[in-house]
Amino acid sequence: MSKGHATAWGQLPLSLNQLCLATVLRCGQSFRWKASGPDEWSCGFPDRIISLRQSPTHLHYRATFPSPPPPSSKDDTIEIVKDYFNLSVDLAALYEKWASADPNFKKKAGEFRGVRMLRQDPWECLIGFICSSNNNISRIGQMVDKLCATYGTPLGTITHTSTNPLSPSSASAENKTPPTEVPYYSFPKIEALTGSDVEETLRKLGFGYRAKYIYKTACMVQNDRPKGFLKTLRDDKDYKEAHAELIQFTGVGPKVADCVCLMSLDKMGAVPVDTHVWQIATRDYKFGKGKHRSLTPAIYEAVGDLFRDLWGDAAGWAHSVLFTADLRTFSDRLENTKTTTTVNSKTKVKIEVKEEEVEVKEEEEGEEEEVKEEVIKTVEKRVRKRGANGKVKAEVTIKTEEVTERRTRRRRG
DNA sequence: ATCTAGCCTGTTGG
DNA sequence: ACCAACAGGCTAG
Repeated sequence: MSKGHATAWGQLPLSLNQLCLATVLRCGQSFRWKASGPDEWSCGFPDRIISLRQSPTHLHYRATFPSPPPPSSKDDTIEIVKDYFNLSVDLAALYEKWASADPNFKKKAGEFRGVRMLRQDPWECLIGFICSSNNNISRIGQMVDKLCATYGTPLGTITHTSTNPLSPSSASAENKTPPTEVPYYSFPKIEALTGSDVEETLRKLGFGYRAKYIYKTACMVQNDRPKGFLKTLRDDKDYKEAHAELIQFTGVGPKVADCVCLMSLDKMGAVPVDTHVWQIATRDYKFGKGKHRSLTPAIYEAVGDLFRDLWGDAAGWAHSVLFTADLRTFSDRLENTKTTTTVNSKTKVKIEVKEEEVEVKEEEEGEEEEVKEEVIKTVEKRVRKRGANGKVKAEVTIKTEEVTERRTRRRRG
């Protein structure tokens, strides 16, 4: 059990169409949730650790407090959870709307249900996305962990039990990883990041040039803004106003500002345009027809407008579904790829079956064009797993892929 | 208005 | 195993 004072598990009814925990907590909105067990996730909040599990019908939650609560106090964790996951928004209804307006959304959404926007703390969101510049999700998570461990408040530990399914090579017999006690921390308060040593410390921790951005932004929020400034961007300002305020901070450009607007300030129409969204716009929606070389502010806004015209007021929420579908982490769910998971008592085998696919890309007339043909051949292999008694336990077909790529550059016109 | 180089460094794919 | 190139950009010029 965890050191700390854990409450009993509570639950609230919730369908997978409203929330898919394993997707939402890994798609790069928040960088702090850890897998604390098989299908269990934990994260430090200001005064407690919250742990979550999900069944097809319910979301299960419990809190672990650093010190025992007074006997009469009632646990308000459910309120925090409802707020954090924006549960007053009916996501399934929105999916219906987006799917009827956009065939491409309809096609992708099937494998990515329950992708909703979190309603995070604006300060945490701001710092998290300053870390995200020119960076990958895995490293951002590690950086935010270090930030919390260095400048946050200890909240106790959570017992982590083995999370990843045993890899086929080491799947034999008894190699369970033993449970470990993992410390959790709150996210640092604003004041904690205004110390004169902060930039240097963060550089030593591997934050690179982002160390200065974090320190300077903390100082600006703390010293040059009224108390509670970021929350007023949520309550008193519209999207454009909030965005304009956010890009005043060092290390915050249009993209980071849109992330903060969308994920913490209730601005559902904010569409952060990063390399993924740019890819989606040009590849799937033929934006600009290959004309643009770089993402200027004007083009940045035009991409957002494209999606706002298509999906409406909550375009930022819709964008997140397609963004998530574009992440490599979830590439096993792509439509031309079917995955089967075979489970017996000791082994989990994941098999990817990729269907044959021939893709020809063409760009517009008059320009130099690159024609890329990607041919994926699949080779079948049948594998039988037998138990000690020789009885067949499982039979699977594994298809491995051979990819050949042909590139030709030529001029037309 | 628009473009470019430079920035830090862990992860990832060849 | 190693080594580039990339990664959910921003700033200054």
